[in-house]
Amino acid sequence: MATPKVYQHPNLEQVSLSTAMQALADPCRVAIVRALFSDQDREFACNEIALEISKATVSHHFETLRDAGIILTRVDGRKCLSSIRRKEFSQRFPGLLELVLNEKAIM
Amino acid sequence: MATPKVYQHPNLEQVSLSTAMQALADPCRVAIVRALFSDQDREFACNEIALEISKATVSHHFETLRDAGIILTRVDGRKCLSSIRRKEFSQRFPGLLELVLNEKAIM
DNA sequence: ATTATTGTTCGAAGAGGATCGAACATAACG
DNA sequence: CGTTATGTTCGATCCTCTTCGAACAATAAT
Repeated sequence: MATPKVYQHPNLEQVSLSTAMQALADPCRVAIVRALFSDQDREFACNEIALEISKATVSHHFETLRDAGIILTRVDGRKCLSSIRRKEFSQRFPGLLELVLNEKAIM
Repeated sequence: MATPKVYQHPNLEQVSLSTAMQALADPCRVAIVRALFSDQDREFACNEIALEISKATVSHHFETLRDAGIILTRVDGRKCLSSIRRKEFSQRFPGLLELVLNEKAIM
């Protein structure tokens, strides 16, 4: 690539509820969301979140969360840092994030 | 069958959030939920809800909604009548049903 | 420059889910 | 009893999603 990677983020109004719910219906992605939410003032690199899956799969899950408007990712050197779009997402789908975070059993 | 069909309904506490969300992530099932919700005092037979899918598929969707604790089904003659378990479901997953019902675009 | 770090992309394998037609079961109605 | 109405179950097909290893790209560190 001559041009550096740029992450695209959807406008929350363009995200459908089913897209959001499908994104939050996977245990790995819920784990990611929980991790990001545990320290909302911090940005996390992909490999900072302990998951027992390959990095290819991690990359895929981050992309899914990004496309669902749940996380925001920016490039920082050779890392890519992600954080939750909490305010925007909660405004678009009130209570959804809370339902996921309050759920005790992680399936 | 010698014994008549009996529908099993889960205790809402046993239903996981992901089960509920997956059940509500299908456009056909959302259409069913909307129809049932439009007249909560009434019970609907499967074929009363206009859907452009075969009855085999309709039966499958009702089963999925039942297993997710969203609807209650009882036998009445040769029909089976279903209604929303609104109170229980809303208590278990506050706001989830509302999110689905308030969503304008049906995907 | 070479190497290590961090992610992405590609192709393939596997699981799960939506869908259907056909056959079956049950109940109601003559 | 034979027929009609209403769903269920079975088997098959199709499609999407998850997952992985391998190859690649970009940057940082040595």
